Amino acid sequence: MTEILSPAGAASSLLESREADEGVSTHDRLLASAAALFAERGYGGTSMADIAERVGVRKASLYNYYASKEDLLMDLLRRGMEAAHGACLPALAGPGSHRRRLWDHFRATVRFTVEHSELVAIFRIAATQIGGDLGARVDHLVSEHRRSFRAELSSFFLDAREAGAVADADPEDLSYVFRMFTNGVLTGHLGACDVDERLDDERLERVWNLFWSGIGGATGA
Amino acid sequence: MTEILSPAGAASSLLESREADEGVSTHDRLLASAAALFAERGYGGTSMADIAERVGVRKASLYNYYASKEDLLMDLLRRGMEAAHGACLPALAGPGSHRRRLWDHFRATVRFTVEHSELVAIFRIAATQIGGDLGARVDHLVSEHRRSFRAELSSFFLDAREAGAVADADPEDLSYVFRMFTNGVLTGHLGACDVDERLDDERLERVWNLFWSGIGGATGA
DNA sequence: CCTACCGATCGGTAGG
DNA sequence: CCTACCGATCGGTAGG
Repeated sequence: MTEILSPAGAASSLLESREADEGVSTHDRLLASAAALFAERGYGGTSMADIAERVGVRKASLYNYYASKEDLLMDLLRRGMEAAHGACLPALAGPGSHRRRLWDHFRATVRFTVEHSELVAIFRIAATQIGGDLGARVDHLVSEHRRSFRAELSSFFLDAREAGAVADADPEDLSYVFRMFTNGVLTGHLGACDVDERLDDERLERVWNLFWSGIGGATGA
Repeated sequence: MTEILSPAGAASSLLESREADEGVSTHDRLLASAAALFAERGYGGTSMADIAERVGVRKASLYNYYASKEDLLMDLLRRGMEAAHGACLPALAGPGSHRRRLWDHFRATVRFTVEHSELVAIFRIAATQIGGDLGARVDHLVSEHRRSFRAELSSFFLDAREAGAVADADPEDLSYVFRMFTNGVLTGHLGACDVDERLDDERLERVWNLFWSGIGGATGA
């Protein structure tokens, strides 16, 4: 988790491992702590003092890294989105069949969420729960990221449709159905503490194939 | 919106329409205002003073209706869940075919979300973003509601599977795929300010049929 | 990275 | 439903 949030260019594990906590820099711990707390309690529900306590420094020290709580959130979002982009999108452009590439992309997206659920939780908080001036800054960043994500998927489905690799439907509808299913699986994972909602690899593939073929089965064709 | 949040047994529109704002009782306006603000800014991001200002009274007056901000949230959740239950579940037990009943249920669920998006936003906030003692109270309420919702769907899919009305798969997997798709559509609606993400009735039905038959179409059978 | 502190606002109460 | 007020905590700063 911490590594994807590391400040750019840092080689902390080699150079500073002796003095810092477990070799993780304060900035890394700040990012990880803020991500976890924002995800748990929301942005408004988390104070800078809460974050400082988890990092293990005094509140005033956080202001050496960010000029404000708002800047901290924005940096967290920017890093998280870049990481999500890099982890999920490449699979779409792979060498296999359309069906295989979409499955690889779906699996990568679910895995990213399982491993970095705090980040995905923050994306959601940011997209819906922040108003005022900060809300406008966040909206700009989020919508930019979402646009590039959707564009990639739209062109994938346009291509798949022409190749006859998917159902005979409007590519935008295909893209929408896929995105909403993925969206639901990720959202479901975030709120899932239940045992029966666990997503091991076997069940994920079974459920994906069921989604691909349709829950209506032969009756729906 | 206000009517589903009205205090039980109130006949406000007939008896008090002369003096209160547009005939809506203060309690009604309190519930509606709190719902809108919690949905917009999150629970921690909304103060009692914010709510009072929208209602049009002083902060202290809110404490005539609820002993605490936590109690206000709990009451809001309870009312909202009962409303969602009543609006979405009956369709599942209707007289038509399994496919028709599931579509009616899906459409009712989407409509409820479109009309009461603040409530659905609060369900999500409550499920993921509140910790501590309040978090435990909320979890208890939410998981109770979710359990009855899932039980209803599980038995529907068990029944549908036996009748050969759905794909030949584990009813729990069928239920999961359906719930996650629905989940995604609702979540998508909450964050959607975009034009291309609008859900008119035609598109909803088109997209639903595509989901039912599978985006893989003939290639996936 | 710390101690010490700022004005503003938090949820909530007293008393009417 | 109001005015007036409580101690605690908020985001942030000064100065080292």
